[in-house]
Amino acid sequence: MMILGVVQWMQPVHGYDVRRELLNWDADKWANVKPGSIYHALRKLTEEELLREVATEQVGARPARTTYEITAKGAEEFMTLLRGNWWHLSTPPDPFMAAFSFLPVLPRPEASAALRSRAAQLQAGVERLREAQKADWFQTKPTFVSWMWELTIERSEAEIRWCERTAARIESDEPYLPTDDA
Amino acid sequence: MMILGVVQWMQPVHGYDVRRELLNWDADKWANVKPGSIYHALRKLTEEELLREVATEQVGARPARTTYEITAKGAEEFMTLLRGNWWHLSTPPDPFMAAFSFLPVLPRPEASAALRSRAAQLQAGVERLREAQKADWFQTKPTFVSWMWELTIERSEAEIRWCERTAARIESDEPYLPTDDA
DNA sequence: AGCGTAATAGCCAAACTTGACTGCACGCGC
DNA sequence: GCGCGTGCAGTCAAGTTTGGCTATTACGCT
Repeated sequence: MMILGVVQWMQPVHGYDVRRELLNWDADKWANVKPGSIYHALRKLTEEELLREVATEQVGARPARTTYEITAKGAEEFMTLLRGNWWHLSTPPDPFMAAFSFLPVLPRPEASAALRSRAAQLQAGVERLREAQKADWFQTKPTFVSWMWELTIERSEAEIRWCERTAARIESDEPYLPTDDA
Repeated sequence: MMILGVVQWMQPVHGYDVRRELLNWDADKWANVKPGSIYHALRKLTEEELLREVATEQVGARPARTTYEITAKGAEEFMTLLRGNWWHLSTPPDPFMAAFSFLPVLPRPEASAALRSRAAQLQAGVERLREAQKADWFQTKPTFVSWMWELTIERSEAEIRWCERTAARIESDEPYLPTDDA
């Protein structure tokens, strides 16, 4: 629940602002914060007294929007959460690993083709990021965003190499099971 | 729902077997299949007619165990799911990315220390895997398990390099915001 | 023989996420 | 002057995941 972080960073804010900011960061892709979750989270955090409602204003006949700010307890909790994720490494679930563990179920040609396709997709992602880093609008963004992207790029590149190598192994009919020629 | 896969691979099985096998693969760490999910999933899949109950036997006064096997429809669905995860790459949520995006909130010394610690933890993980690959019991396992671990290792190594580099940047007081010395 | 601990087998209520949906206002082309 | 698409602001029900709980048996150690 790093929604706390955004609230702290932009307070006071209302739900829609948080949503826009997070979508702007593509946070729906790499954090588990899709638009639907936000309002629920805000209410739950308020209940836990980590946030506090500040006001409820109305513009025209549109839905009222409630603005929130963080409480002292919330700031503390946020720091704890944040430190937790900085210091402890966690292994997020990776559907591809899951799929790969069933390798023998697929015909070899399909498996290697899929790996090469995966490599290509990763490559495309890398190039998009590289492009974006050069773009004008990017220069106004904090520098460390660039550092973040570098991590993504380097992880991807490692994976691309692995994909190619593994595809080659599959194509060359390396056996899946150990040949016990003892 | 790659529980289908395990059931197909070991049928007929009962819930506890699936659980043991998955824990054996450390699947609770990289797939979203923790023990509690299994029985619920089995029932749900049975309801959808992707699985079929085979028998319910009882040993002593212990809880009865129900064994399942996969149906034709289930096998088909499994293939679809499997292909989906082989061909489409997905970006699983990464709590570290989330945490890193709040970099400026932490004091610089702590941030760089955390990064170095992270690198060390990754390194330890890599060494454990390397060790395991050499162990005796490992030689009986399918070869492609080794390939899977290589992916983990290479991803980790890329990340280690990034951690060190980024830690150095933070220590050398590189600014977080663009200095517009235009 | 006695006792603590681990393994067996499974259930459940609560929490979390999510995609889809609602209704209003505003600017724009025709 | 009139539809109409788009942005705003948020709700909701439904589906998933999960941590923790129960109760019995087997086993190792003293």
